[in-house]
Amino acid sequence: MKKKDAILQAATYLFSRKGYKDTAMGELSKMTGAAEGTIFYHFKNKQGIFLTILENLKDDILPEFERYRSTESAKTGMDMVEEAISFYLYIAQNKEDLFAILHQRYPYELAENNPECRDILEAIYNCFVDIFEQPILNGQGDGSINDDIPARKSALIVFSMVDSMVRFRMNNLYDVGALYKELIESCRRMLENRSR
Amino acid sequence: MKKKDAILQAATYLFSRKGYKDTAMGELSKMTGAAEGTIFYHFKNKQGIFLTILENLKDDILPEFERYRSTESAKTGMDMVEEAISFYLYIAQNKEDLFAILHQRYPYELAENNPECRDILEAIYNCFVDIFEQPILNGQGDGSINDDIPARKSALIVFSMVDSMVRFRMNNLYDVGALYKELIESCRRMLENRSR
DNA sequence: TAAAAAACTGACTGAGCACTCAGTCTAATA
DNA sequence: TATTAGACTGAGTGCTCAGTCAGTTTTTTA
Repeated sequence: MKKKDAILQAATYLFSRKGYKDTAMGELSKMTGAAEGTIFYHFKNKQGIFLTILENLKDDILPEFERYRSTESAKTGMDMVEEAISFYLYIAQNKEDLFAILHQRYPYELAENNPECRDILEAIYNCFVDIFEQPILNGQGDGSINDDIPARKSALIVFSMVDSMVRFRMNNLYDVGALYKELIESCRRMLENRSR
Repeated sequence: MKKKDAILQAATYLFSRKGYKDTAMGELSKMTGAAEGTIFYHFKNKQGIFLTILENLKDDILPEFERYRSTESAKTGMDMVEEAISFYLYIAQNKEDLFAILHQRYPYELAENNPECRDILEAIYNCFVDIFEQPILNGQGDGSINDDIPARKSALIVFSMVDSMVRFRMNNLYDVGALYKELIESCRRMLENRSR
Protein backbone atom coordinates (compact mmCIF):
# COMPACT_ATOMS: atom_id res chain seq x y z
CA MET A 1 0.00 0.00 0.00
CA LYS A 2 3.02 2.26 -0.39
CA LYS A 3 2.59 3.35 -4.01
CA LYS A 4 -1.14 3.80 -3.65
CA ASP A 5 -0.61 6.40 -0.96
CA ALA A 6 2.11 8.11 -2.96
CA ILE A 7 -0.24 8.32 -5.93
CA LEU A 8 -2.99 9.85 -3.81
CA GLN A 9 -0.64 12.35 -2.28
CA ALA A 10 0.81 13.43 -5.61
CA ALA A 11 -2.62 13.56 -7.21
CA THR A 12 -3.89 15.80 -4.42
CA TYR A 13 -0.97 18.11 -5.03
CA LEU A 14 -1.35 18.17 -8.80
CA PHE A 15 -5.15 18.43 -8.87
CA SER A 16 -5.03 21.38 -6.49
CA ARG A 17 -2.27 23.24 -8.35
CA LYS A 18 -3.08 22.49 -11.95
CA GLY A 19 -6.68 21.39 -11.78
CA TYR A 20 -8.20 18.04 -12.62
CA LYS A 21 -8.22 18.28 -16.40
CA ASP A 22 -4.69 19.63 -16.62
CA THR A 23 -3.21 16.83 -14.61
CA ALA A 24 -1.97 13.99 -16.82
CA MET A 25 -1.59 10.47 -15.56
CA GLY A 26 1.91 10.43 -17.04
CA GLU A 27 2.87 13.29 -14.78
CA LEU A 28 1.45 11.49 -11.80
CA SER A 29 3.46 8.45 -12.80
CA LYS A 30 6.69 10.39 -13.15
CA MET A 31 6.17 12.19 -9.86
CA THR A 32 5.54 9.08 -7.82
CA GLY A 33 7.88 6.68 -9.61
CA ALA A 34 4.93 4.35 -10.13
CA ALA A 35 4.26 3.03 -13.60
CA GLU A 36 1.09 4.22 -15.28
CA GLY A 37 -0.20 0.70 -15.08
CA THR A 38 0.16 0.80 -11.31
CA ILE A 39 -2.13 3.79 -11.11
CA PHE A 40 -4.88 1.89 -12.86
CA TYR A 41 -4.19 -1.18 -10.82
CA HIS A 42 -5.10 0.76 -7.69
CA PHE A 43 -7.82 2.97 -9.11
CA LYS A 44 -10.59 2.29 -11.58
CA ASN A 45 -9.89 5.47 -13.52
CA LYS A 46 -8.89 9.09 -13.15
CA GLN A 47 -12.28 10.01 -11.72
CA GLY A 48 -11.81 7.25 -9.15
CA ILE A 49 -8.65 8.93 -7.94
CA PHE A 50 -10.50 12.20 -7.57
CA LEU A 51 -13.35 10.62 -5.64
CA THR A 52 -10.92 8.91 -3.28
CA ILE A 53 -9.19 12.23 -2.67
CA LEU A 54 -12.53 13.88 -1.97
CA GLU A 55 -13.40 11.17 0.54
CA ASN A 56 -10.05 11.53 2.24
CA LEU A 57 -10.48 15.28 2.24
CA LYS A 58 -13.76 14.88 4.05
CA ASP A 59 -12.26 12.42 6.53
CA ASP A 60 -9.41 14.80 7.11
CA ILE A 61 -11.23 18.10 7.45
CA LEU A 62 -14.48 17.17 9.16
CA PRO A 63 -12.91 15.65 12.28
CA GLU A 64 -10.68 18.71 12.55
CA PHE A 65 -13.81 20.85 12.57
CA GLU A 66 -15.53 18.53 15.03
CA ARG A 67 -12.55 18.66 17.36
CA TYR A 68 -12.59 22.44 17.20
CA ARG A 69 -16.30 22.60 17.95
CA SER A 70 -15.88 20.46 21.03
CA THR A 71 -13.41 22.88 22.62
CA GLU A 72 -15.99 24.71 24.63
CA SER A 73 -15.08 28.13 25.91
CA ALA A 74 -16.55 30.43 28.49
CA LYS A 75 -16.76 33.27 26.01
CA THR A 76 -19.86 34.87 24.57
CA GLY A 77 -21.33 33.56 21.34
CA MET A 78 -20.10 36.66 19.57
CA ASP A 79 -16.50 36.01 20.63
CA MET A 80 -16.88 32.44 19.49
CA VAL A 81 -17.95 33.60 16.04
CA GLU A 82 -14.77 35.61 15.81
CA GLU A 83 -12.79 32.56 16.84
CA ALA A 84 -14.57 30.42 14.28
CA ILE A 85 -13.73 32.86 11.48
CA SER A 86 -10.15 32.83 12.59
CA PHE A 87 -10.14 29.04 12.71
CA TYR A 88 -11.63 28.73 9.24
CA LEU A 89 -9.08 31.10 7.72
CA TYR A 90 -6.30 29.26 9.51
CA ILE A 91 -7.32 25.80 8.38
CA ALA A 92 -7.95 27.00 4.82
CA GLN A 93 -4.36 28.18 4.70
CA ASN A 94 -3.01 25.16 6.52
CA LYS A 95 -4.79 22.77 4.20
CA GLU A 96 -4.50 24.95 1.15
CA ASP A 97 -4.41 22.00 -1.28
CA LEU A 98 -7.71 20.63 -0.06
CA PHE A 99 -9.48 23.97 -0.17
CA ALA A 100 -8.08 24.63 -3.63
CA ILE A 101 -9.73 21.40 -4.76
CA LEU A 102 -13.05 22.49 -3.26
CA HIS A 103 -12.78 25.79 -5.12
CA GLN A 104 -12.62 24.16 -8.50
CA ARG A 105 -15.32 23.52 -11.01
CA TYR A 106 -14.79 19.79 -11.38
CA PRO A 107 -16.27 18.53 -8.09
CA TYR A 108 -19.54 20.41 -8.69
CA GLU A 109 -19.69 19.19 -12.26
CA LEU A 110 -19.13 15.66 -11.03
CA ALA A 111 -21.71 16.08 -8.27
CA GLU A 112 -24.39 16.70 -10.86
CA ASN A 113 -24.55 13.04 -11.79
CA ASN A 114 -22.59 11.31 -9.08
CA PRO A 115 -24.57 11.00 -5.84
CA GLU A 116 -21.53 9.91 -3.84
CA CYS A 117 -19.71 13.08 -4.78
CA ARG A 118 -22.81 15.16 -4.07
CA ASP A 119 -23.14 13.63 -0.60
CA ILE A 120 -19.54 14.33 0.26
CA LEU A 121 -19.75 17.95 -0.85
CA GLU A 122 -22.98 18.40 1.05
CA ALA A 123 -21.46 17.00 4.22
CA ILE A 124 -18.45 19.27 3.89
CA TYR A 125 -20.47 22.42 3.31
CA ASN A 126 -22.89 21.62 6.10
CA CYS A 127 -19.96 21.28 8.43
CA PHE A 128 -18.54 24.58 7.23
CA VAL A 129 -21.76 26.40 7.94
CA ASP A 130 -22.29 24.58 11.23
CA ILE A 131 -19.07 25.97 12.57
CA PHE A 132 -20.58 29.43 12.38
CA GLU A 133 -24.13 28.49 13.24
CA GLN A 134 -23.32 27.00 16.64
CA PRO A 135 -21.67 30.13 18.06
CA ILE A 136 -24.47 32.25 16.63
CA LEU A 137 -27.06 30.08 18.39
CA ASN A 138 -25.03 30.40 21.58
CA GLY A 139 -24.86 34.15 21.08
CA GLN A 140 -28.60 34.35 20.62
CA GLY A 141 -28.88 32.49 23.90
CA ASP A 142 -26.50 34.65 25.87
CA GLY A 143 -27.80 37.86 24.33
CA SER A 144 -24.63 38.86 22.51
CA ILE A 145 -26.17 38.19 19.09
CA ASN A 146 -29.51 39.40 17.76
CA ASP A 147 -32.14 36.87 16.87
CA ASP A 148 -33.94 38.85 14.19
CA ILE A 149 -32.22 36.75 11.55
CA PRO A 150 -32.35 32.94 11.82
CA ALA A 151 -28.99 31.57 12.96
CA ARG A 152 -28.59 29.33 9.91
CA LYS A 153 -29.00 32.24 7.53
CA SER A 154 -26.58 34.44 9.42
CA ALA A 155 -24.16 31.53 9.45
CA LEU A 156 -24.47 31.20 5.68
CA ILE A 157 -23.75 34.88 5.23
CA VAL A 158 -20.72 34.78 7.50
CA PHE A 159 -19.50 31.70 5.69
CA SER A 160 -19.94 33.42 2.34
CA MET A 161 -17.75 36.29 3.52
CA VAL A 162 -15.02 34.11 4.91
CA ASP A 163 -14.98 31.77 1.95
CA SER A 164 -14.66 34.73 -0.39
CA MET A 165 -11.60 35.83 1.53
CA VAL A 166 -10.05 32.43 0.97
CA ARG A 167 -10.83 32.70 -2.72
CA PHE A 168 -9.37 36.22 -2.93
CA ARG A 169 -6.20 34.88 -1.38
CA MET A 170 -5.99 31.94 -3.76
CA ASN A 171 -6.66 33.98 -6.89
CA ASN A 172 -4.23 36.69 -5.82
CA LEU A 173 -7.00 39.24 -6.09
CA TYR A 174 -6.68 41.05 -2.78
CA ASP A 175 -4.48 41.00 0.28
CA VAL A 176 -6.70 39.33 2.81
CA GLY A 177 -4.41 40.03 5.77
CA ALA A 178 -5.07 43.72 5.27
CA LEU A 179 -8.79 43.07 5.47
CA TYR A 180 -8.94 40.75 8.45
CA LYS A 181 -9.55 43.34 11.14
CA GLU A 182 -12.37 44.93 9.16
CA LEU A 183 -13.91 41.57 8.36
CA ILE A 184 -14.19 40.75 12.04
CA GLU A 185 -15.51 44.18 12.85
CA SER A 186 -18.12 43.94 10.09
CA CYS A 187 -19.33 40.56 11.30
CA ARG A 188 -19.64 41.89 14.82
CA ARG A 189 -21.75 44.81 13.68
CA MET A 190 -23.82 42.53 11.56
CA LEU A 191 -24.61 40.09 14.34
CA GLU A 192 -24.66 42.37 17.35
CA ASN A 193 -27.69 42.46 19.58
CA ARG A 194 -28.72 46.08 19.93
CA SER A 195 -31.97 45.64 21.77
CA ARG A 196 -30.45 44.96 25.17
CA MET B 1 -17.27 39.54 -40.15
CA LYS B 2 -20.31 37.30 -39.86
CA LYS B 3 -18.63 34.02 -38.97
CA LYS B 4 -16.20 35.67 -36.60
CA ASP B 5 -19.04 36.97 -34.49
CA ALA B 6 -20.82 33.63 -34.57
CA ILE B 7 -17.63 31.96 -33.36
CA LEU B 8 -17.27 34.42 -30.50
CA GLN B 9 -20.87 34.02 -29.48
CA ALA B 10 -20.75 30.24 -29.52
CA ALA B 11 -17.39 30.20 -27.73
CA THR B 12 -18.79 32.42 -24.98
CA TYR B 13 -21.67 30.02 -24.57
CA LEU B 14 -19.50 26.91 -24.56
CA PHE B 15 -16.71 28.30 -22.38
CA SER B 16 -19.21 29.39 -19.77
CA ARG B 17 -21.15 26.12 -19.72
CA LYS B 18 -18.40 23.56 -20.18
CA GLY B 19 -15.30 25.49 -19.25
CA TYR B 20 -12.33 26.42 -21.40
CA LYS B 21 -10.52 23.09 -21.43
CA ASP B 22 -13.63 21.06 -22.10
CA THR B 23 -14.61 23.06 -25.12
CA ALA B 24 -13.24 21.56 -28.33
CA MET B 25 -12.70 23.56 -31.47
CA GLY B 26 -14.57 20.89 -33.40
CA GLU B 27 -17.64 21.57 -31.28
CA LEU B 28 -17.30 25.26 -31.92
CA SER B 29 -17.03 24.53 -35.62
CA LYS B 30 -20.12 22.33 -35.66
CA MET B 31 -22.14 24.82 -33.65
CA THR B 32 -21.34 27.78 -35.86
CA GLY B 33 -21.19 26.05 -39.24
CA ALA B 34 -17.73 27.50 -39.72
CA ALA B 35 -14.90 25.17 -40.74
CA GLU B 36 -12.18 24.64 -38.17
CA GLY B 37 -9.79 26.42 -40.46
CA THR B 38 -12.03 29.48 -40.35
CA ILE B 39 -11.70 29.65 -36.59
CA PHE B 40 -7.93 29.82 -36.88
CA TYR B 41 -8.16 32.28 -39.74
CA HIS B 42 -9.89 34.73 -37.41
CA PHE B 43 -8.05 33.91 -34.20
CA LYS B 44 -4.43 33.08 -33.53
CA ASN B 45 -5.33 30.16 -31.30
CA LYS B 46 -7.80 28.98 -28.69
CA GLN B 47 -6.35 31.29 -26.08
CA GLY B 48 -6.82 34.17 -28.50
CA ILE B 49 -10.53 33.43 -28.64
CA PHE B 50 -10.69 33.49 -24.87
CA LEU B 51 -8.85 36.79 -24.63
CA THR B 52 -11.16 38.37 -27.19
CA ILE B 53 -14.15 37.17 -25.21
CA LEU B 54 -12.69 38.62 -22.05
CA GLU B 55 -12.16 41.97 -23.75
CA ASN B 56 -15.71 41.96 -25.07
CA LEU B 57 -16.94 40.99 -21.63
CA LYS B 58 -15.21 44.00 -20.19
CA ASP B 59 -16.57 46.27 -22.91
CA ASP B 60 -20.01 44.88 -22.31
CA ILE B 61 -20.18 44.90 -18.53
CA LEU B 62 -18.20 47.99 -17.56
CA PRO B 63 -20.35 50.50 -19.47
CA GLU B 64 -23.43 48.88 -17.97
CA PHE B 65 -21.98 49.52 -14.54
CA GLU B 66 -20.96 53.05 -15.50
CA ARG B 67 -24.44 53.78 -16.76
CA TYR B 68 -25.90 52.51 -13.51
CA ARG B 69 -23.52 54.61 -11.45
CA SER B 70 -24.52 57.76 -13.29
CA THR B 71 -28.19 57.36 -12.37
CA GLU B 72 -28.04 59.63 -9.38
CA SER B 73 -30.78 59.30 -6.84
CA ALA B 74 -31.95 61.42 -3.98
CA LYS B 75 -31.68 58.49 -1.59
CA THR B 76 -29.28 58.07 1.29
CA GLY B 77 -25.97 56.29 0.72
CA MET B 78 -27.30 53.31 2.63
CA ASP B 79 -30.29 52.96 0.33
CA MET B 80 -27.96 53.20 -2.61
CA VAL B 81 -25.87 50.32 -1.28
CA GLU B 82 -28.99 48.20 -1.19
CA GLU B 83 -29.76 49.22 -4.74
CA ALA B 84 -26.21 48.38 -5.83
CA ILE B 85 -26.45 44.89 -4.35
CA SER B 86 -29.70 44.39 -6.13
CA PHE B 87 -28.20 45.66 -9.36
CA TYR B 88 -25.19 43.36 -9.10
CA LEU B 89 -27.34 40.30 -8.46
CA TYR B 90 -29.59 41.27 -11.33
CA ILE B 91 -26.83 41.77 -13.85
CA ALA B 92 -25.03 38.60 -12.73
CA GLN B 93 -28.17 36.67 -13.55
CA ASN B 94 -28.88 38.61 -16.70
CA LYS B 95 -25.35 38.08 -18.01
CA GLU B 96 -24.94 34.65 -16.50
CA ASP B 97 -22.57 33.44 -19.21
CA LEU B 98 -20.11 36.24 -18.62
CA PHE B 99 -20.11 35.85 -14.86
CA ALA B 100 -19.68 32.11 -15.22
CA ILE B 101 -16.53 32.79 -17.22
CA LEU B 102 -15.22 35.09 -14.50
CA HIS B 103 -15.87 32.38 -11.93
CA GLN B 104 -13.61 29.90 -13.63
CA ARG B 105 -10.05 29.02 -12.94
CA TYR B 106 -8.68 29.64 -16.41
CA PRO B 107 -8.71 33.46 -16.53
CA TYR B 108 -6.72 33.70 -13.29
CA GLU B 109 -4.30 31.07 -14.46
CA LEU B 110 -3.86 32.97 -17.70
CA ALA B 111 -3.48 36.27 -15.87
CA GLU B 112 -0.40 34.93 -14.11
CA ASN B 113 1.70 35.31 -17.22
CA ASN B 114 -0.41 37.37 -19.54
CA PRO B 115 -0.42 41.07 -18.59
CA GLU B 116 -3.28 41.89 -20.95
CA CYS B 117 -5.49 39.37 -19.23
CA ARG B 118 -4.39 40.60 -15.82
CA ASP B 119 -5.24 44.18 -16.74
CA ILE B 120 -8.69 43.26 -17.95
CA LEU B 121 -9.47 41.28 -14.81
CA GLU B 122 -8.19 44.10 -12.64
CA ALA B 123 -10.35 46.64 -14.45
CA ILE B 124 -13.40 44.44 -14.06
CA TYR B 125 -12.90 43.80 -10.38
CA ASN B 126 -12.14 47.42 -9.66
CA CYS B 127 -15.39 48.35 -11.30
CA PHE B 128 -17.24 45.72 -9.28
CA VAL B 129 -15.91 47.10 -6.03
CA ASP B 130 -16.43 50.71 -7.12
CA ILE B 131 -20.11 50.12 -7.49
CA PHE B 132 -20.31 49.51 -3.76
CA GLU B 133 -17.66 52.00 -2.71
CA GLN B 134 -19.39 55.04 -4.19
CA PRO B 135 -22.65 54.64 -2.25
CA ILE B 136 -20.67 53.92 0.90
CA LEU B 137 -18.72 57.15 0.46
CA ASN B 138 -22.00 58.96 -0.10
CA GLY B 139 -23.41 57.33 3.00
CA GLN B 140 -20.44 58.40 5.04
CA GLY B 141 -21.12 61.91 3.77
CA ASP B 142 -24.82 61.97 4.56
CA GLY B 143 -24.36 60.19 7.89
CA SER B 144 -26.26 57.02 7.00
CA ILE B 145 -23.09 54.92 7.02
CA ASN B 146 -20.39 54.77 9.67
CA ASP B 147 -16.90 55.88 8.77
CA ASP B 148 -14.98 53.69 11.22
CA ILE B 149 -14.08 51.36 8.38
CA PRO B 150 -12.56 52.80 5.20
CA ALA B 151 -15.13 52.81 2.39
CA ARG B 152 -12.95 50.72 0.07
CA LYS B 153 -12.64 47.95 2.63
CA SER B 154 -16.34 47.92 3.42
CA ALA B 155 -16.98 47.83 -0.31
CA LEU B 156 -14.71 44.82 -0.67
CA ILE B 157 -16.53 43.01 2.09
CA VAL B 158 -19.94 43.75 0.61
CA PHE B 159 -18.67 42.64 -2.77
CA SER B 160 -17.35 39.41 -1.28
CA MET B 161 -20.80 38.65 0.15
CA VAL B 162 -22.68 39.40 -3.02
CA ASP B 163 -20.23 37.54 -5.24
CA SER B 164 -20.51 34.50 -2.99
CA MET B 165 -24.26 34.56 -3.49
CA VAL B 166 -23.74 34.49 -7.23
CA ARG B 167 -21.39 31.55 -6.83
CA PHE B 168 -23.84 29.70 -4.56
CA ARG B 169 -26.48 30.13 -7.22
CA MET B 170 -24.22 28.90 -10.00
CA ASN B 171 -22.96 25.85 -8.10
CA ASN B 172 -26.46 24.97 -6.93
CA LEU B 173 -25.27 25.07 -3.34
CA TYR B 174 -27.92 27.24 -1.76
CA ASP B 175 -31.12 28.98 -2.73
CA VAL B 176 -30.04 32.59 -2.89
CA GLY B 177 -33.55 33.95 -3.25
CA ALA B 178 -34.31 32.68 0.23
CA LEU B 179 -31.33 34.59 1.56
CA TYR B 180 -31.79 37.92 -0.18
CA LYS B 181 -33.78 39.69 2.53
CA GLU B 182 -31.28 38.69 5.19
CA LEU B 183 -28.32 39.63 3.04
CA ILE B 184 -29.63 43.18 2.70
CA GLU B 185 -30.47 43.35 6.37
CA SER B 186 -26.99 42.14 7.31
CA CYS B 187 -25.31 44.69 5.10
CA ARG B 188 -27.40 47.45 6.61
CA ARG B 189 -26.42 46.44 10.13
CA MET B 190 -22.83 46.16 9.08
CA LEU B 191 -22.64 49.61 7.55
CA GLU B 192 -25.09 51.54 9.72
CA ASN B 193 -23.93 54.66 11.48
CA ARG B 194 -24.84 54.30 15.13
CA SER B 195 -23.12 57.36 16.52
CA ARG B 196 -25.70 59.84 15.35
C1' DT C 1 -14.84 42.99 -65.81
C1' DA C 2 -10.23 41.68 -64.48
C1' DA C 3 -7.19 41.46 -60.70
C1' DA C 4 -6.32 41.42 -56.01
C1' DA C 5 -7.51 40.79 -51.39
C1' DA C 6 -10.05 38.77 -47.88
C1' DA C 7 -12.89 35.02 -46.15
C1' DC C 8 -13.43 30.48 -45.90
C1' DT C 9 -12.69 25.30 -46.35
C1' DG C 10 -11.75 20.49 -44.53
C1' DA C 11 -8.59 16.81 -44.87
C1' DC C 12 -4.55 16.22 -42.52
C1' DT C 13 -0.80 16.16 -38.82
C1' DG C 14 1.46 15.21 -34.76
C1' DA C 15 1.22 15.47 -29.98
C1' DG C 16 -0.99 14.18 -25.80
C1' DC C 17 -4.10 11.63 -23.44
C1' DA C 18 -6.58 7.83 -20.44
C1' DC C 19 -6.53 3.39 -20.17
C1' DT C 20 -5.07 -1.85 -21.32
C1' DC C 21 -2.71 -6.07 -21.06
C1' DA C 22 0.51 -9.76 -21.07
C1' DG C 23 3.80 -10.51 -18.35
C1' DT C 24 7.38 -9.84 -14.26
C1' DC C 25 8.54 -9.22 -9.54
C1' DT C 26 7.75 -9.71 -4.47
C1' DA C 27 6.22 -11.53 -0.31
C1' DA C 28 3.31 -14.29 2.14
C1' DT C 29 1.64 -19.01 2.80
C1' DA C 30 1.48 -24.13 2.82
C1' DT D 1 11.17 -24.76 -0.94
C1' DA D 2 7.17 -24.61 -4.10
C1' DT D 3 2.91 -22.32 -4.78
C1' DT D 4 0.16 -18.62 -5.10
C1' DA D 5 -1.84 -14.10 -4.76
C1' DG D 6 -1.14 -9.48 -4.85
C1' DA D 7 1.73 -5.53 -6.44
C1' DC D 8 3.75 -3.67 -10.15
C1' DT D 9 5.47 -2.78 -15.02
C1' DG D 10 5.78 -0.06 -19.49
C1' DA D 11 5.17 -0.61 -24.28
C1' DG D 12 1.22 -0.32 -26.81
C1' DT D 13 -3.73 1.26 -28.37
C1' DG D 14 -7.08 4.05 -30.03
C1' DC D 15 -8.92 8.30 -29.56
C1' DT D 16 -9.28 13.41 -29.12
C1' DC D 17 -7.62 17.63 -29.91
C1' DA D 18 -5.36 22.25 -31.34
C1' DG D 19 -3.49 23.89 -35.05
C1' DT D 20 -1.86 23.81 -40.38
C1' DC D 21 -2.02 24.40 -45.23
C1' DA D 22 -2.91 24.24 -50.04
C1' DG D 23 -6.53 25.38 -52.32
C1' DT D 24 -11.47 27.43 -53.28
C1' DT D 25 -15.01 30.91 -52.97
C1' DT D 26 -16.55 35.54 -52.13
C1' DT D 27 -15.94 40.37 -51.94
C1' DT D 28 -13.63 44.52 -52.92
C1' DT D 29 -10.99 47.48 -55.71
C1' DA D 30 -9.14 49.48 -59.99
